[in-house]
Amino acid sequence: MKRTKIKDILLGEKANDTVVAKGWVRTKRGSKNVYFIALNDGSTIHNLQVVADVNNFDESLLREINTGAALSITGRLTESAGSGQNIELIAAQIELLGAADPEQYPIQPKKHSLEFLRENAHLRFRTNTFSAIFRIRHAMAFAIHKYFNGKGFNYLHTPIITASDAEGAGQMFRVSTLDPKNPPLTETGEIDYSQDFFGKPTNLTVSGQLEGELGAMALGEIYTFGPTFRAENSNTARHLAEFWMIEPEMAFYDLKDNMDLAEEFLKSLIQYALENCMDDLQFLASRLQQEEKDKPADQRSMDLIEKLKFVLENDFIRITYTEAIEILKNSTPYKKKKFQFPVEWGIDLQSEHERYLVEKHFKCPVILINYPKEIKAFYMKQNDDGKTVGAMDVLFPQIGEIIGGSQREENLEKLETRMREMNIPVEEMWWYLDTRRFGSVVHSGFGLGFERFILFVTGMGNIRDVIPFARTPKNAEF
RNA sequence: UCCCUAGUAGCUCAGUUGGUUAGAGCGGCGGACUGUUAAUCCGUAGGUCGUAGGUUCAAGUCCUACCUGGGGAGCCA
Repeated sequence: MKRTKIKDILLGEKANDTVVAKGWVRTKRGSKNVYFIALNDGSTIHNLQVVADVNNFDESLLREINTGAALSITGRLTESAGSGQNIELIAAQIELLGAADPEQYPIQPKKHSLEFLRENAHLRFRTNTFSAIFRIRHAMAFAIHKYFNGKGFNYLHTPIITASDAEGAGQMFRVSTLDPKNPPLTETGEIDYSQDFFGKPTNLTVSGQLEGELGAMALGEIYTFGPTFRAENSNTARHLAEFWMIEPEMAFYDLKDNMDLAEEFLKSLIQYALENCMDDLQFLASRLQQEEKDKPADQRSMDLIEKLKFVLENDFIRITYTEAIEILKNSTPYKKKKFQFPVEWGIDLQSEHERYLVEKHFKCPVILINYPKEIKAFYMKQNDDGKTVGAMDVLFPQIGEIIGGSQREENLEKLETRMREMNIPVEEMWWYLDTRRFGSVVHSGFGLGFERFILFVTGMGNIRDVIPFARTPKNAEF
């Protein structure tokens, strides 16, 4: 007989049917006459209550039904005699698919710390919290493709291995097949990369943007969605060495079009989550509430689902960098010298400044545009004022920068000049510059940190908890 | 990488100004009881106190280094 997923069983349409359910035991409550088994198969946050009459089963089998064990249960669905669930499965046959020694199985039917579960990342999928997170993560990945596909964007697979070190987005991981103990050397004693696999030094990508632009300049609109690698020694709850990034790149889009897309895109994802992940969101929301109930009322954050609806229903605030500096200079913390870092036109905004704008001043997602050119990348559109570039950062409460993007400089001369000023090797970038040489057009794009977005949707606080197996400095377990 | 902080039983933590045989709750195991809801009740086992040095008559407790986790900062998505 074919297995029925617990999600489908709980819909309640199969009352009185005989079904086969397979899954893992969450808890078991036993007594002399009857056992109650909470069975979960990952298809939903909810468990199926299995009722087993002790007299119908071998004692040795019942002893093996422990938290973590895998079971296949055949039985009849009935209306539940107890409260707490509508439907339950009266077991006729129980097959032990895989035992789990209760003395050794680390996941107990109790609340574990996120730190402990992080160290048991291979088993944390079996908890309510993490199964909810990763179902939502999947839904968001799917919604991203759905959104872009619906708008006629092409999913472009930009390379993971790149020989370009000019992206300027941080330290890179080397990729090499040379013998690290005994690499071939040139006459001058340098490592001879001409003998390496690609005949030159190569790295893992820090961004698919430059290649993405090449695609956009023919296909019109593209997006990438793939792994990204940064070898920065970043030890924060917002950084990973290996993370997933979504990078749309659009021909004929100016900065305003870019902002409109970013806002519509984020809102469409949130809407998809609200429409398709309500069970999991509700679980995470109540979990957050539990966690925060000890905090003083003014420090508690907004209910997760309220927060998502708020972002969905309100326009993002759009201001220029220059306006942001003005607001900060007129702010109470500035006047009371509460900011640790100076506020001056030309400096990059610090976390404390971004948080003030988003969490205190506007209490809303904010899009900051037109940053000083000195603090932004070479490829950004140079504005007519000669001082700023058409950059765009989307700032979210708690998370900070969730999107970084810009209109791109399409003028060959201006771009080359800027590259020389910033010591970017112009000759090596001939392929990038060819797009400006031949049929150059206004275009724009941005990068969305997938995990940072998942942090926001799930309400989690640490980025290591929204990726299955986190890669961070000194940690590549699993 | 910098600042702060923590590392004691499988998990979450307590351990007083350094002073005999290191405690609790949960989980495990044994039993009792019950259409139960992370059940309840009784009993029981379980710890080279992160690692390596040092101070001291005496170190879980003090000092140093290192490792790992957490909070904050920088870099950024």
